[in-house]
Amino acid sequence: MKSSSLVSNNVTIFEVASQAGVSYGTVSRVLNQDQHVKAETRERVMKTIRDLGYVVNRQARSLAGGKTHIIGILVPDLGTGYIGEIIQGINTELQIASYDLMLYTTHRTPVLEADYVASLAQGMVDGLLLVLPRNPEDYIGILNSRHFPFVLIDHQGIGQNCPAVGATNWQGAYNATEYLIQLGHTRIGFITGWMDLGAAVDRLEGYKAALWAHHIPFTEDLVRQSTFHQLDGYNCAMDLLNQPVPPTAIFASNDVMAFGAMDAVREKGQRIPEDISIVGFDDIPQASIIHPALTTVRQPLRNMGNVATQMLLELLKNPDTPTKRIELPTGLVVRDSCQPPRG
Amino acid sequence: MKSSSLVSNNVTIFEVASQAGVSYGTVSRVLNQDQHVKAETRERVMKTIRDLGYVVNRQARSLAGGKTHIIGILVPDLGTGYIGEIIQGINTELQIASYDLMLYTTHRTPVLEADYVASLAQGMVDGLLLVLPRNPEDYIGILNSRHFPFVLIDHQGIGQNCPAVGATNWQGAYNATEYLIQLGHTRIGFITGWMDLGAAVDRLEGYKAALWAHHIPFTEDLVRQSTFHQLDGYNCAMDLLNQPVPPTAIFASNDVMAFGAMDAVREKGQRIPEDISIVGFDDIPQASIIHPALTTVRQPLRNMGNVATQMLLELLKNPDTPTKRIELPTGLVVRDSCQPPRG
DNA sequence: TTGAAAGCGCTAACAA
DNA sequence: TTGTTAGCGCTTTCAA
Repeated sequence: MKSSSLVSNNVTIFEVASQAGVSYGTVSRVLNQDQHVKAETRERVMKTIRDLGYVVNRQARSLAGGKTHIIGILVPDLGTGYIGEIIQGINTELQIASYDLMLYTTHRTPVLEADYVASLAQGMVDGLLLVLPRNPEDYIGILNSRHFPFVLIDHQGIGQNCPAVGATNWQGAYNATEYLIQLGHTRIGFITGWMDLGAAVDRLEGYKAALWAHHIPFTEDLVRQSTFHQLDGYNCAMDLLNQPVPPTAIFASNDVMAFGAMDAVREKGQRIPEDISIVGFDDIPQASIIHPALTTVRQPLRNMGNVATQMLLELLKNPDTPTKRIELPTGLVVRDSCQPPRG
Repeated sequence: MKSSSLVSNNVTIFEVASQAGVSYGTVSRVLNQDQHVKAETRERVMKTIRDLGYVVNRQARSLAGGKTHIIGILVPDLGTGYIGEIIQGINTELQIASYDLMLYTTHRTPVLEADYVASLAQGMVDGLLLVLPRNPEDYIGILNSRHFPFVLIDHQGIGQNCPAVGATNWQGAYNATEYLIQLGHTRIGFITGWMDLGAAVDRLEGYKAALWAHHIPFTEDLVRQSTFHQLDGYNCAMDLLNQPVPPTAIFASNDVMAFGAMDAVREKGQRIPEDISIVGFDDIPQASIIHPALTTVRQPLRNMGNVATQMLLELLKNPDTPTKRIELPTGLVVRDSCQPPRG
């Protein structure tokens, strides 16, 4: 028999106690590494636990003790790999701390986000990681007033004073734009993200700032409002390319929109990067796989997951940890989708 | 105030009962849609619940009632989008049935898989969805003997008699190979998956069968054993291409290895599909994004998630449902990575 | 139709 | 160092 821990069903602390000839309080002490147990007794109890294949019932434990050792994570969806990377980062930290992970996809039911949060905060999880929350204002105030621990990931809400980790979106956009300018581009199209998100605003501002710094006039004609989705990226790029004087480069606010833009360029019979340069944002796994490999602004997604989780675990240990927002650095990843403009 | 459900902390069934002027048993009845409550009383209790912002404590409920309304899902990792698709399918069904999802990544701790399963089965979740399990034999027997409900996803274990959903791997590989043959290819390289997995074996067999059916001799020289990873796909493809008489087409057992193969072809200075045709398997989201778009065998990943979840929920409702294995159809998706061989 | 009360399996405070 | 016991918040009999 390889592992005895699965052998029997419904072994409780009572069976263990009677088998080992102790009270069940003592078994509980052994389980919780309480020092006040004679080494010999501990030994005997542990052996019984192994023999019987006892496994604690976490429902009962948390009912009695108040902690579930589960972290809830709310994500909008799992589509692009963007979220997957963040989850990997979270998961790594959680495993180290031996917490479990409860995953909630708000994808299909944005309206229910607040209700999810309600039920989760009600004893289901010890803390919450909110990835790209849609309308955090709906519940953050209440979470705060309950002193329920949570950390926001990748939501640069303006003026909100709560624990959060994000990335230097402004700087990333600035650098990417500057890179295109230094290649010689002056007509640089920009496709925004969903402007409700602070990150999208920051990226646009970084773009504007770089133009300004290099004395290139900003014009709305080169900017298209979009939604972070591939198809919209395609449409916006089409629109940009159909102008009388089209841009020589397009900077999309995320990678999947950049993929959409690439589709548009090809459909117009043009080549990347010979005719049009393309830059994305995020550096999701696909970015390096696609051909030509996409030059993009790297977001430290995995690391954002790590850091956010560490913050949350710290908050769990010490609820009075002062609130902080962490911005992790982005970096330009130069690949094959850009070159100087023709002529 | 938008939602009152988050307003107060720790409202229990007791407060609701005293506020509404009933016993807490009655509140419980209302909560559980018990018919034996006067409409008027029900009304009053429901109003109180709303007013107080009461939310049930699921830990307590499951301790008392035995059900958690949580489904556990074990996945190897979240890297490629492959798993993400399956999870989306699972999640959709779970939301409909209002079950919660507990996600376990066995990625970094394959050894612990059996222990996870132990703790989960011990009251933490009502049922288990095992995606691409590594060594199911370690615990499946025990799960079975405990009558703990579970469904395997995408594991074509040989001779195992347990609930499972998979895809028609043999047929998919057969069709893809036949497609290449009909284009005129006769030297078709094949890169296998991790041969511990039944799916990988089936794909290889499908390939062989198609060759056989078209009177093309099978030779080991054109087959490379691999692991489902991109880098190994690259290496195997390199190896294949470096042969004295290289293949004119390469069929990889999954998409990410096909991506690796594409890298190898390019590194050899050859073009796809002009010089070498490439076929993958899975049809993960990246397959259509990459350039040239990958011709591949579509696995109905999302649908596999749906179906598996439905099976599990059925099993939960009626534990005596006869065990069945479902094979969902694969389909060839023709894109731009193949053409007839040169000359 | 409702109330009362016995657990579910465990933690933690209190006694011994 | 160990035993005893009061809950944790709820479901579910059993009575009324």
